[in-house]
Amino acid sequence: MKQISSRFSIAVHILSLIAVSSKDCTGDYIAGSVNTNPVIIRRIMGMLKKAGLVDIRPGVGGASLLKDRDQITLLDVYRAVEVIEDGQLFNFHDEPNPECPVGRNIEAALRAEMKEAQSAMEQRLAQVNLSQLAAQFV
Amino acid sequence: MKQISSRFSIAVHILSLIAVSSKDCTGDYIAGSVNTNPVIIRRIMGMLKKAGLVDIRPGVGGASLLKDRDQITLLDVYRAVEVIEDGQLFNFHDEPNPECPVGRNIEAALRAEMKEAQSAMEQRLAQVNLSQLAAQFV
DNA sequence: CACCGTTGTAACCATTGTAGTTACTTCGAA
DNA sequence: TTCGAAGTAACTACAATGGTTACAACGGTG
Repeated sequence: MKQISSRFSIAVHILSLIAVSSKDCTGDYIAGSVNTNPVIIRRIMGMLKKAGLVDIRPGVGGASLLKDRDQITLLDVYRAVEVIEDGQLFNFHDEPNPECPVGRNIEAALRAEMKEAQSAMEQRLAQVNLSQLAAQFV
Repeated sequence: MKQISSRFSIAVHILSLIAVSSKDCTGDYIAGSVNTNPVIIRRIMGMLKKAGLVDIRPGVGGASLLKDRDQITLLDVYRAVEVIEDGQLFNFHDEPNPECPVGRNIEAALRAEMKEAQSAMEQRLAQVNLSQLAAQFV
């Protein structure tokens, strides 16, 4: 199956680095810790910036958190990098046959359940913030 | 973002059809209700068969449930068609730098949270069975 | 001002998962 | 034996992903 993109884990890695590190976190430095290409880091940091989670200093370099460590949850990070409409984690097949009672009615029923399941996952992500996560490895 | 495959919604559609319908459900008939190619249906039904959810009669045609309607949950269906290892809904980026304290320790901490989030979603799916779903459109 | 490291992007590529299609074989009852 | 159905292999088109190169824009420092 297609997994949820590693953008999420990389984003959490980036934010953890910024939160923990005292030195200036440049894209290249972060790329070294994540072990990937600096452009990947810049792309993801751009998303985090757009989401209002970090401030990035162009030219001089370096980034800092715009919220307190315990005000940034994994759900915030997830939402910042997994650009996903509304409640669309699950894909629903297109246009079931309206002539069939099942085809006509299953979409509403199943979509509701999908939304609940997605919500359950997201609420679990919302329970953990950067502080709690960082506490496990400082 | 890449969504969870429509195999899941199609599989639920298929099972609902079999559960509700009195007539023989052939692949072509189901394909008509789902509104897709019969081969897609056969592929997914093969997964459902392998998971022990349905019995398919080759040659003569038609399928039937191998469990009671209220013994088949959405999680069972999900597991049958989303061939996903263990608890790997989330992808974790490869080999963070072990030289860095964050890179060295974030994987275990984050993987644990990912697993919890995935589990929360799956437990929600486990709460709904085919009977409950079908009750919404019979 | 010129330099230089950093950020911000655009463009491109290889890989992979998905959905669909055609074509063919195998099955099993009439 | 026939015929409709299941089972599958092979192929295509498309999109997301992760990575790479290249280059422009930024902003302190000498």
